[in-house]
Amino acid sequence: MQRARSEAAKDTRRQALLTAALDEFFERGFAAARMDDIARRAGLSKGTLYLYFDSKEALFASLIETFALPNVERLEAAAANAQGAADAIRAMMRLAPVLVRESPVPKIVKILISDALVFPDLVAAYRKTVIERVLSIIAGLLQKAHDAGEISIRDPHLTARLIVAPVMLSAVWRVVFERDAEAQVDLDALFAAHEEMLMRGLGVRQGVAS
Amino acid sequence: MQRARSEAAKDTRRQALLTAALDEFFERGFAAARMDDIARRAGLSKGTLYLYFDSKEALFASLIETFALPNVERLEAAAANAQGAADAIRAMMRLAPVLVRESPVPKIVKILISDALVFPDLVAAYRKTVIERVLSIIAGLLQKAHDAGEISIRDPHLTARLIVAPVMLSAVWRVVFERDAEAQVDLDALFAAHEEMLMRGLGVRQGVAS
DNA sequence: ATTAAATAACTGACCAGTCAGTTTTATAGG
DNA sequence: CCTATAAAACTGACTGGTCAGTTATTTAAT
Repeated sequence: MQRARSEAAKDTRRQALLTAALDEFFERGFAAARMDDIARRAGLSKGTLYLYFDSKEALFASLIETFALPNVERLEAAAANAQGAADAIRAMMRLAPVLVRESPVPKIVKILISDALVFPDLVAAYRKTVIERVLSIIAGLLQKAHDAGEISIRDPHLTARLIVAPVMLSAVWRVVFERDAEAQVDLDALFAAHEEMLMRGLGVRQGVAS
Repeated sequence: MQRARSEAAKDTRRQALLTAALDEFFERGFAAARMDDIARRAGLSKGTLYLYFDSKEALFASLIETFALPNVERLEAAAANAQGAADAIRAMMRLAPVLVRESPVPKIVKILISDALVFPDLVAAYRKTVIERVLSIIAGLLQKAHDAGEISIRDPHLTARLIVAPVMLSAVWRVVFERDAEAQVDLDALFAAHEEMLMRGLGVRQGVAS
């Protein structure tokens, strides 16, 4: 293996190790994942892995932190670029299938569910910095749309949960039944149905061009 | 420990071991759960545990099978006792908070998600015998209600998923954030909001006494 | 006294973390 | 340009502890 001398090269290594760890922790769970396998997957030896991370737990914690925030920011950006609250919600929903299919979010969610009771603090931190943040953005938009008379709802926070639920379930479904050919779902159709039900359920008043 | 001589007494022991296994697998995951801890939790020794189950894997498989079906049957009964398809759906939804709060379903779901990739066959079997069955019941009811003009939907199978999503998400949420005081959600309020959104989203035509 | 349940001590495999040694790269001096 | 030396990256064999599964023995029930 060629050596990583510069800081930039070391960052690349770190990333490679984190990506390898993502897949190993995802496939085996924290307890069953082997440090040796993670290192090998990144094309390095176990000893080297320990040059970059102090322990299995430290690697795990880094993993969660690294992959947590970027995706929230994508959602925030999508919401910010829309005009009108109801439209912002629709814009976020358009991002849902991409997130489920192409981002590491489903894997991270699966890992967090799996090891939630072993690392409660880590999971609590994730809830606060990622989940609650997303829910708050949606709830804020709902409140705004409600106040503007665009929609009609009772509780924006509960409604936000209802909106997010099918997205999260799809994310989990996807990774849990990845290799089960019979279990595949047409995500686009599902989210289209969700959007339609939602717009009716929210009582959207303004006409909307899709 | 007193001995279990009769078949009935042995069944009791089996049950105790399965319940202990449910909690240990739930808290630690398959890999980290210790056979010794499971036995002790049931008030027995590890050796005795091996009199009742051939291996850790066999215990795990028994666990999933034992706790899977009874809850589907409860749902089926609830649906059967209602008159009218839309009403049957509402009856099933009333059962949701009970299932989330008081049944072992959330724990089983958490376990299955955690070890889905280690035991793909087991999870596939669960999907077929439990999940798809529940989804089919709901989809069938939706189709019937649609044909009767009670509601108006596009695809009953996708709609069934949308109905179930908040229930499943609540189940997972509950067990993942069990010890996180800030994370508690008012399940009754959430499901009430879900039902309301749903009835509007489905375009329920008939007046309904709650 | 006999039988079967229960146990606890045991074994062997496995793996996180360590560390002594190896290899690569940078660079300073010729 | 070509070494020699130092510095740092990297490696894999080793250790200590853990745990699934086994077995010899004890104990309860009939």
